[in-house]
Amino acid sequence: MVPPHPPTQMNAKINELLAALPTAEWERWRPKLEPVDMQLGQVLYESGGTMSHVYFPTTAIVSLLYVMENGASAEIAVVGNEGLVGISLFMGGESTSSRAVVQSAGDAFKLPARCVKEEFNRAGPVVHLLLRYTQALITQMAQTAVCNRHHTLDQQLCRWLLLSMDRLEGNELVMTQELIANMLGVRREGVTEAAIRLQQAGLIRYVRGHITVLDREGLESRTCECYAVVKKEYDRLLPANTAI
Amino acid sequence: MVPPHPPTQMNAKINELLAALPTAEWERWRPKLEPVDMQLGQVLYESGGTMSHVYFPTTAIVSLLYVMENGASAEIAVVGNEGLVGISLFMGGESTSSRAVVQSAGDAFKLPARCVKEEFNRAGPVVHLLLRYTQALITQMAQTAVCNRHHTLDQQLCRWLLLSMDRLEGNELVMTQELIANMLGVRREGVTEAAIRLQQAGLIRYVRGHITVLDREGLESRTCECYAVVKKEYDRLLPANTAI
DNA sequence: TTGAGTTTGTTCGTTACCGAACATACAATA
DNA sequence: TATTGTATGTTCGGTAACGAACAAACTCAA
Repeated sequence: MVPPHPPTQMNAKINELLAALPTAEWERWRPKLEPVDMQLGQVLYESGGTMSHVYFPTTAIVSLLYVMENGASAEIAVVGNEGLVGISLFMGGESTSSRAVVQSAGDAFKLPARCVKEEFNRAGPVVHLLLRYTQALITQMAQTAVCNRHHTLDQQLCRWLLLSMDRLEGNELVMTQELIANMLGVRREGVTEAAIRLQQAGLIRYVRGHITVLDREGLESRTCECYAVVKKEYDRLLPANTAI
Repeated sequence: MVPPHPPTQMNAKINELLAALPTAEWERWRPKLEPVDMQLGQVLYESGGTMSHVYFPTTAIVSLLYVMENGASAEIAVVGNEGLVGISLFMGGESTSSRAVVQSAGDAFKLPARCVKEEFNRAGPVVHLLLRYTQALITQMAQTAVCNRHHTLDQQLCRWLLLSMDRLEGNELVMTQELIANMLGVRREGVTEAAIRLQQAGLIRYVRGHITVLDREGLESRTCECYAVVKKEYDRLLPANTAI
């Protein structure tokens, strides 16, 4: 199950951070990496809880979302095979005030918290890799804040679909409007109306929990600048473009 | 101008990160630290620009804000004497997609980028200190995203005032409603109306660019949970509570 | 195949904020 | 003291999203 060789970027659905590990670090982590199957809705971390592992998604997508006292929620950021879940373990805080939920079922590797911390104490090259990823994640959070302030639900839905598609194989997403509404922090009815508009424009097709993106460029032209800003920053900071 | 001794937490208006430095690290940085005077509105970093220094505010407050293509803006986070401006220098990205603007005039120390990077390469204890600070900043950004989504302008204004007061001596803030509107990413008229409500409730007094907080507890009871969440996380993660 | 549960669609009144235009008040200084 | 600029206050119509209640369509299991 665990990739047998120092992985390369050839295999699109390996986790990109793992793929970027230098051989020595990869060999150190390899025996500790454990593949896990992630179910839709599964909670990886609860707000304020302690974290025993970090997760490196391969085909799964994980949402970081904050749940308020009254139960309302909002997505802070989304993590796919380009990243990892559990940055607070190496940032030093041990816990976060957000919750990590599986947004799209799939696979991941988990690694004991101790391994990541040791790597940070060793101050190896992996530190720089993980910190660059963290900065990309920060950009995504910041842009989410801006987008929540200034852009319409239609634009935000497009952004959200695009961010999800970037982290998935194919062009279909398994997700009810109810769940999307939880992620975006809006009413379910609002998502219904926005989805109808996108469907009428021929950009997506929607059938009971299955969204198919028909016209990706159409979504890109209808969304706000936030999507492009985040994507550009990920491209700038992450492995494909960075000699480690 | 530069504090002559390894600083302690005794002096409230020293920068708290500098104050938490172990003696060896402090001695290494001391000759490179340069005091700077920060003017209201001064731009420390432009979005996408390169950063030559990091800044440790003492009495100044700095806003991190994102400016959109159409000129609209929104504050992502605020930094006072509890933190530093320029995390992307040690996170590895060199630049950010946000702008750093002086929100309240005052003093700071600046330190050449090279010094911080060397400290990271040395993998000393300062790394952990700065990463914990970064995690606190991340919490603030995430909470800003949530607050923008779910809370009223009145609540957000209260939150903003409280965050500012926490970073200032005294209870007066020099700031026009126009500037507050830019920070919060709302119309100036909206701030006027909210400020009038707070004034009628006896919580603040407002005179042409000078806000005086009369009833801090009143603000706390009127704001949303976001303020407390952020404050609690800063208290948990930052020097006062953490042996380095 | 009937019925229960889930998902999506529709409607209606309400609200918070927007955009614009304008009025007032204060401050600086000529 | 008059003038100019800046900061704040007021109003009005418009709109995106909300809360609530309900209808329709689909799915699955009894």
